[in-house]
Amino acid sequence: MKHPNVTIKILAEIAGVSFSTVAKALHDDPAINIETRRRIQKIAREYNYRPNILAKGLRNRRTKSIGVILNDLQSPFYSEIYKAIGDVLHKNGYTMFLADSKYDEAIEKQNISTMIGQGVEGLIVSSVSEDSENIELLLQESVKTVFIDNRPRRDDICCVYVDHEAAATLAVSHLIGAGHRNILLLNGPENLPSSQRYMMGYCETLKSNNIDFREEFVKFNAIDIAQTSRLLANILNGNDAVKPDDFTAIVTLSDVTAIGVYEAAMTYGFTIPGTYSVVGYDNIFATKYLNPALTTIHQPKEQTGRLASTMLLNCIEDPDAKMIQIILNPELKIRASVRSLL
Amino acid sequence: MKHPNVTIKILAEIAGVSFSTVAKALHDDPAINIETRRRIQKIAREYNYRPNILAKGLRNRRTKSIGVILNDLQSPFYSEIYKAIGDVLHKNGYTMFLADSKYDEAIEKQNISTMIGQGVEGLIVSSVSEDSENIELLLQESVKTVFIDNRPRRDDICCVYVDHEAAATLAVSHLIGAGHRNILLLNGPENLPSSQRYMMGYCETLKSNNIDFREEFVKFNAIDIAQTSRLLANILNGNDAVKPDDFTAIVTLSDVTAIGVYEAAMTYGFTIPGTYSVVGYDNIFATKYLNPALTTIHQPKEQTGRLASTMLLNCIEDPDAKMIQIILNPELKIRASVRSLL
DNA sequence: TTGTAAGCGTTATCAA
DNA sequence: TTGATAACGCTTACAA
Repeated sequence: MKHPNVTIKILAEIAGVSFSTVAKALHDDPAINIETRRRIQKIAREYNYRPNILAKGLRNRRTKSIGVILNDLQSPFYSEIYKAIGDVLHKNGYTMFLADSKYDEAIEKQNISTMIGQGVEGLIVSSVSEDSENIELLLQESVKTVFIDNRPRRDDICCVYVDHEAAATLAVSHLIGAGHRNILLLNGPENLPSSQRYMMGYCETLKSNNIDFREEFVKFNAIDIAQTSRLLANILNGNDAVKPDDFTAIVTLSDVTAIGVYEAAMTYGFTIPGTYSVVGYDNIFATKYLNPALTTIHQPKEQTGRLASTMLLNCIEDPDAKMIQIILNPELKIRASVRSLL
Repeated sequence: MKHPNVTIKILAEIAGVSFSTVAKALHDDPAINIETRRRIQKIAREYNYRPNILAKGLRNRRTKSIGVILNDLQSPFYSEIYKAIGDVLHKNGYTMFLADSKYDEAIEKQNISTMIGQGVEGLIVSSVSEDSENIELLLQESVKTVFIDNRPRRDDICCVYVDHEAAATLAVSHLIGAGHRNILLLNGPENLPSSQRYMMGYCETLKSNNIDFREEFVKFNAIDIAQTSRLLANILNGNDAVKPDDFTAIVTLSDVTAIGVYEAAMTYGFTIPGTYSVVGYDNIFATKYLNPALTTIHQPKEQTGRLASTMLLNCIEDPDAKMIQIILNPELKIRASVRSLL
């Protein structure tokens, strides 16, 4: 038996009462006779009545949905984050729109726009750029937003992020401690906030260890296995300002990039950590099982997702909740991809 | 400058025309004077007008959103699938709700219910069970649905899936070809359709090779690294019907489970493929870089996502599109986790 | 060429 | 205790 579009109106007809009585009964309004209430509720159940969120939302401007906009849905780094977000939302009766900005500001803008159009009550965004007009857009529209993975250049905004500078310091210090002085930085896209922070940490750590910064040692590139491998191929072939013997170690903005180095190692026949030592970033689950196990900087991803979504729901439910900025700490995981030169 | 809730009504006031004129102008209705149209459109842009999808949806029962319900958002297997889904949807102007059923039928039901309530125009579901009442629910509500990763027990339904029996056959045959005869199956949850299919393939392949099926060789378990490792610990400790020397090889329903075997190897000190040979399933990106590289059965995940979403949009846009069932082929990837006993 | 009015499914206010 | 009515923002006949 099919019941297309059961509405309170239809229930009203069936129950032989007015539709507003049905509405009240369904809200268990004590104004309605207890028996009528029960009777109507029973009918509603029988006919599998489900309130139309669109109508509801139109009326109360509440949709019980929030939007999550990230830069790469496929990355295990982000998966772990929105897994946690999804859990928190589900527990609180919210649904989640998910969109992929592919590290592209224009797509990000579109995504924000679409989500607002969908009537989301809030947004969790891992922003492509630190001072893009997209952030302005969000503020203008006064959409509750929590930024993750970086901190916008203003402090009237909620965010949860890991201190990328500290992470870079951890990574680079570890390498320097093992005797490395020529360290290649395989960074993310240049405009990416985390790329910028990470590079700052990289530079500072070199400086405080009296190692000269060499601009050509920083490579901005997509966070992608194949592209990273290609970039290394270029260096190995001598087609880059950096020559194969110029460096002994590599730090990467992401474990995925680090895996790109592993791919290159397999393809072009160098060894890790024999030829190059590698330190990743994120500590995605697979890194522990790589060959060799990847030394990396851990980010508390699950915690990031949990905090961000909890914070967002707080903001939504309590309109004058104050803006909070949470900074989480990275953590060095020493495994087997760094060789000691000492 | 903040423009809260710019509606056609407000635009109408500003433009000094009636709100329906605005509505038509925004739809570029030729009935409206070209100049008025341009003028109104310009104002709309200036005021950053964005139509309210809720109102729109309420009116036309179109929300331009679809729901994706999967069993584990964090699994790289699924990530690759919904990455592809997201791309197709985005290209076609749709948004995606995403929900995690955690291999639990009750949660799945809730998710379906919430999504329908949200007014999705269609659903892509990787169902927890093959003949759950949830599927009935979907048909009853006549929600356009494409099932992935398995085929419901009825053929009036769209689906895209990989032939899991064939996959199991590929895996088990490969092991038998290498001289293994005692093969442990680390399966997924018992009610999971893919678990059932996979086991069928496992059984048949044993049979056609004249190897006796031993029930205790099939372990149903969550698809989870830690739990898999614990299960193996149990066997290694002699606390299971299966003893450590009873088998020489392991096939798993998922690469994640296979990684659980790697975890156990690290923790309890056995070697792969020395002690046990392992064949995974899915070919998630990391398997290639594991230590040792995992021999596994490839599933075309990106293709699955692409086909499923394209098919769904077809169904939505053409109400009498016919139900299509697509079966994709698995493919053996030989790497280094199987030892030849010959 | 533009405006009026009804309706989508709710909620909420007020009247009966 | 129940019912009528308006409103949320939009689309779309139909009237002017």
